[in-house]
Amino acid sequence: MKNLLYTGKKIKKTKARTIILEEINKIKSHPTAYEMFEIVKQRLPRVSLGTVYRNLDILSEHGLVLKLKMNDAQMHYDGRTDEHYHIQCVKCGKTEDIPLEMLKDIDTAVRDKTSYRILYHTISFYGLCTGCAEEDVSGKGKKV
Amino acid sequence: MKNLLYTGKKIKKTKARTIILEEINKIKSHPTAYEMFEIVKQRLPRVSLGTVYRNLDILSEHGLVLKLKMNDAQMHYDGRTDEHYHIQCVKCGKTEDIPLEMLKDIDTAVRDKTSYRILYHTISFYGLCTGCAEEDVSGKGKKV
DNA sequence: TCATAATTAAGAATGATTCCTGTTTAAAGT
DNA sequence: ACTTTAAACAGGAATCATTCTTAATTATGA
Ligand SMILES: [Mn+2]
Ligand SMILES: [Mn+2]
Ligand SMILES: [Zn+2]
Ligand SMILES: [Zn+2]
Repeated sequence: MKNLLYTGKKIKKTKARTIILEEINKIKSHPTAYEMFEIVKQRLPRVSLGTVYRNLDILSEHGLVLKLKMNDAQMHYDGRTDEHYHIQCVKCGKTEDIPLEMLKDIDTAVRDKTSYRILYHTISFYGLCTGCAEEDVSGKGKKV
Repeated sequence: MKNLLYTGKKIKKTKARTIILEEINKIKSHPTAYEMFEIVKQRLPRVSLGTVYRNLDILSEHGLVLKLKMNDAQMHYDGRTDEHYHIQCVKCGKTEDIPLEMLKDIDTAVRDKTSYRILYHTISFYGLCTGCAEEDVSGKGKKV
């Protein structure tokens, strides 16, 4: 009963794992595995990208990190683990939390309309962040 | 003014493109590019996978097909082009339409709580289809 | 301290998608 | 119908995020 250090479930507390969890909890952004790799490298220079991928997966399986699929090529990870929704800027890719209460009733609504056993749902919003919306006005017609 | 054949926008009506659109409109499923490739090959045996990818993209840019990102590795395409939500079985990957009215009010709700210019949102449900839910009960503990 | 199962670094492999190149074709004008 | 030409095509190479393999290291619990 020594290693219930993260959750109460059996998970080894390694140097890489600890640093990854500490660092993702420091930031409010939603980094990709590669971005986490760059951050973690500063404290653990010999860490490998594979280790970052593997640990982010393990941590998300244990509910210590969320794994998000948005409309870009890479997965994003989130140290905030309570259910919440996200918005992504279609121009710069910045991903942020949405202060919208969980719509728990829609699972029930859908349950009544399908034969599926609903487990969860995701909602993602897409739009332009303030910075990108401004560029869009001033730079009309330009192709950046 | 001869080739406004699909949308009113300039798009060449080629053999591959026409068959792809016809075939995706025949089915109510949400095929991947490769699944469409297999279907199209039956009518156009020399078609290439690249052509299927390119045309599905072009058709979706023109609003004739929807391109969906669910929680599996491949993109899915949808011949039904009115906005609607989807559910995917977490076990077999089957993707189906949800008979839930569009939640247009949540875009407005989010607009008031963020600085983003909201363009659209996506909602996806995940769960077990009837077949997979049954297996889950009878085959408890088994690893298929 | 010791045994051992989990973890790691490094790099190879995978798989979906996109890109490249030389050839073919659809559409527009004659 | 004939010509022109930009768009589309097939085939295959390239890309890129992610996963896998392997031999060496390390955390844990006895
Ligand atoms: Mn978040
Ligand atoms: Mn659909
Ligand atoms: Zn932006
Ligand atoms: Zn199923």
